[in-house]
Amino acid sequence: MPDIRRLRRTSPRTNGVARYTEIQRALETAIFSGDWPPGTRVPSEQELLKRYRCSRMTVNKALSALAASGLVVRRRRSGSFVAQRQGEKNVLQIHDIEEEIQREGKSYRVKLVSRSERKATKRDAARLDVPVSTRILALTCVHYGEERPLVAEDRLINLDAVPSATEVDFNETSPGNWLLKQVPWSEAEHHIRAVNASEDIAEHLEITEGEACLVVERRTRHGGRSITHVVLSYPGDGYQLVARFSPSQG
Amino acid sequence: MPDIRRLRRTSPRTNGVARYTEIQRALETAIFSGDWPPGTRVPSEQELLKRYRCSRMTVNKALSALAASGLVVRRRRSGSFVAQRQGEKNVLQIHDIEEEIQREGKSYRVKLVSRSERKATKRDAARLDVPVSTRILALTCVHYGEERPLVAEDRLINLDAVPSATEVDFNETSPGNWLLKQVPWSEAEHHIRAVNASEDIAEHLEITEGEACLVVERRTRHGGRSITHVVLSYPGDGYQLVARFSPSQG
DNA sequence: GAGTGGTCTAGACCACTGA
DNA sequence: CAGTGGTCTAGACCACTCA
Repeated sequence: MPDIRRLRRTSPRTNGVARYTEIQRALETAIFSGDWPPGTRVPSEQELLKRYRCSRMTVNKALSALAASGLVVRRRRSGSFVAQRQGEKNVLQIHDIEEEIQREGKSYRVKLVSRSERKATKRDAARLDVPVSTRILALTCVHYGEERPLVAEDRLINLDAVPSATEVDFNETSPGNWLLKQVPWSEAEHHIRAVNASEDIAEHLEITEGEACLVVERRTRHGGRSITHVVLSYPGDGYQLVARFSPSQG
Repeated sequence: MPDIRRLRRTSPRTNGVARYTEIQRALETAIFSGDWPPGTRVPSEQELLKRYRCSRMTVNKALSALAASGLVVRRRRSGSFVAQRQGEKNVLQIHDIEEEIQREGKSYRVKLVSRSERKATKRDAARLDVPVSTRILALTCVHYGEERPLVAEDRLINLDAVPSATEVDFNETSPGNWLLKQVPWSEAEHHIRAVNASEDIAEHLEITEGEACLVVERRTRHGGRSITHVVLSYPGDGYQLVARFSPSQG
């Protein structure tokens, strides 16, 4: 039999926004405005539940969200504090080339320049982070949008991890896109730098040797196992990466 | 008076890990392993609370965390589904130069190359995204670590937003670091590209003209107001950005 | 209409740690 | 020791939407 005290109405939402969202926004506003500089103590859950007349779970959800986004640090016994501002956590999206070109409605084509199935040399092994002699597939190709070269790709694939790669015709599908379907969830680490185009790269991208190129190097793992290593070279004047930081997003 | 039914013991944790974390990890494992490819329906809250013998709030917390990290999409009436893999959300940290150098224990120095207080020209206004004739401060400087030039900085500051900038001696503190303290929480958008070093940049960085440089361009806002715009030029062979993607981190 | 997620409550026990 | 956050429960009402 339900307790009568439990039957009272849930406090109505002010408009369509959840109670905890309301509290979270109020706290964010105080932080972003500078009223509560880093190190300031945020009101405790007890104080907040009194102020907002709601249950502890509700204020806890608001504070937990702020903690998850890195805006506050929570410490037992001491309380919650506005986090020290640290290196901005920017969100950088790196899309698959094929999808990116096709999303813009441009015609896409990939040209396979070279393909070599072999046992990893010392150099290969270091690049891919696998033992020497692991069976690998080495590919170089160029991606075209509207028949103009946009990216040069130099890739190694660990055949122990993805043996079926040997059977794929990479003149038809880009290696990146194919791998994405094979190993849908993986970890990646990117290194981004600028280099002067080598003779090879210049030829592939139809630019002059020495022109600045943006180079994105990516190593992909899945469950601790190295899947692939790729070096993507973009002509400097034709591509840029965009990274965003918004404190409310963490 | 407490209800006797409420007094029974909380189900003991398996080790030190929270119940909802345990559930979350189990679901993540199924997703990362490929057992549940994108589009697969995740068990409903009802199914999970039966399987794990816990309350709905607990499984809800696990599922909400997965949704927040982008790993699953939740839809009313339909259920929760493994998300389609999209452009990887990489986390890219861009630190303040001064802090970054000092964190490595290197000696830091900034040299102010030029300083100009003026009304925004058309070009300034476009860069900073403010109306023409807004009062601005234009700075160019070079940052040194161990007395070697590491970065060239070209910055505009909106004096309407940060009037006290006029009184600062930027030979002593880097503009970026100072602004960080003035406007602790702000939004930033970065564009990253590669360019061949101009004559000026080459001179500042003590490199040869035409050498590839990594250029990070950042526009910072606070509450919709443009604060500053900065172009940072790094010698291509001396710097690289690192971005990480890890699906469990979202 | 019924199943699903979204939110909320009023408690409860616990671990941790600063005063 | 007492305050704080961390977690959990057994309900409840609601909105949405698919079948």
